[in-house]
Amino acid sequence: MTSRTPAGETPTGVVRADGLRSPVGHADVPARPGREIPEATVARLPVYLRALTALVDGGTATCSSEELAGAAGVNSAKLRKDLSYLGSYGTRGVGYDVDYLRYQIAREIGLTHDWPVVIVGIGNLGHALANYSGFRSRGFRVVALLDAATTRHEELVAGLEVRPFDELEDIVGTQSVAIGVIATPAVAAQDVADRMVAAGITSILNFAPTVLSVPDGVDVRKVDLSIELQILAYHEQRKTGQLPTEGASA
Amino acid sequence: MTSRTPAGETPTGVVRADGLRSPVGHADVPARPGREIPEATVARLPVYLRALTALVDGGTATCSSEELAGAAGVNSAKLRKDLSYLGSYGTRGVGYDVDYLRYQIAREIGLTHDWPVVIVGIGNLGHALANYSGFRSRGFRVVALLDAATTRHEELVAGLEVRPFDELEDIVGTQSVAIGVIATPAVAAQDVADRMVAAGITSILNFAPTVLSVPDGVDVRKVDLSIELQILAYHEQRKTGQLPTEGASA
DNA sequence: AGCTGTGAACAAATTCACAGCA
DNA sequence: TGCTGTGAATTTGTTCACAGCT
Repeated sequence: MTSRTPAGETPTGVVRADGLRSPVGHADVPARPGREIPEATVARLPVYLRALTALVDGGTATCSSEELAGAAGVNSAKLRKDLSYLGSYGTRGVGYDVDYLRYQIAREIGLTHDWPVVIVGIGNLGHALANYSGFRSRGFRVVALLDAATTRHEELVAGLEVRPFDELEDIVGTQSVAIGVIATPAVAAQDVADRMVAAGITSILNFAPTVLSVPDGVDVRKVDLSIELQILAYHEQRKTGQLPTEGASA
Repeated sequence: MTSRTPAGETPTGVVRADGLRSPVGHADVPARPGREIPEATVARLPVYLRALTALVDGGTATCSSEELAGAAGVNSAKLRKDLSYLGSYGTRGVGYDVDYLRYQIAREIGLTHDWPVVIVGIGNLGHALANYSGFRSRGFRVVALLDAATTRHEELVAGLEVRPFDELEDIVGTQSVAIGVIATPAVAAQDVADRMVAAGITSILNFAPTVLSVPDGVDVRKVDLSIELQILAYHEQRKTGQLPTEGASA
């Protein structure tokens, strides 16, 4: 590494078995001088984190870029390049300290503290999301479930009461919620997004199959379940050379 | 267009109000001579399709690249470039016939016929997926719900009986299933994938938070709900400059 | 005149290949 | 010696800007 300085991070005393959720005595955000991390790399950091957690759980203390890349499903050159944007956290000739690297990535993503999250739209998918343990275990805390349908109010989902959508502003304000999840039908999604933005939410995860428009400064990521299937169908169609069920409606 | 030939496609008599699901009398798969469609473009085609369907539903017969791009959330140059890989389906000086273009994209993706799909793992998420109307409406037909837990068998979900996982091979064989969806816990996912591949499935949509290894020729796409949140958290952390809830556990 | 379709310029991401350190 | 970290080369994707058709 030549010009980048990992800044404010001395690689000593930081590694702890449970280091991720326990604040230690140093700045929690890298605030790297210049360097911006490429989007493609950012999208893979959570994958590396997951792989590292699996290695920790399996009792592995050290790993090479080759091993970690295997566990994450990428090639080792890409892994090393990605990690190089964060800093120089490995040891030449040896590899990476699994727990140390895991902490560094978690910190970079911002998972060393909890993120309160609201979910709007408690249908089938909202239910599944509310119950998804992967959120909680990665630092996301669902603080409220909201739904416009009065019939669902007071219903208990994942230990939380479903509350009226109108309480959104209140909850976002009092609990400092920055991230909202939309799991409503498509027609409602833009309205929900507008209300979220007005309430102060600046990051939205959208499961509704519709394009949201939001002001600058608000991030939207979308997950469209049927889009993924359609991409598979496209490739499937090429593979089989021809149509798999042509006219075969029987 | 200079060298590409849309092959076997005369742009006449193909447009129909409900054209998508009704086989018309011509080859259903493009089988374009040379041209391969870039992955990034393939990933956007379903978005265009959705936007076009919305336009059709809204009664729009013709649209410009600018309008369609707006509805799809991309810029018009990208849209035109993407469409150019499929062929020359617009009219200079005019725009695109919404319904005709929609049919062409659906055909390219392979949505002009139905794809039978099995879902394995009928927990919260499996439930949500089984009930998701977006699958059926886009040409995916859920033919079976499988779960290893005997306690769930015979339960009715979305009008289908939950059946033992062991019936996988049977169902895949008799119904010519090419696409499988995994919604099991992470530990079970690789086993399920292996069985799917052995049974003849060649495309897998994986919701379990784990990396699957499959032989060449099998496509896997993954959806990890918590990864999307983590990416948002990363950007959120940069936006707020500093940590949103540092130590503020009260 | 207006809008598509597309080469050419540009930018981002990936892969290669090896210098440099433990 | 063996592995990381990284410039350079390559590939992939995006944007520009305009020729060419309606």
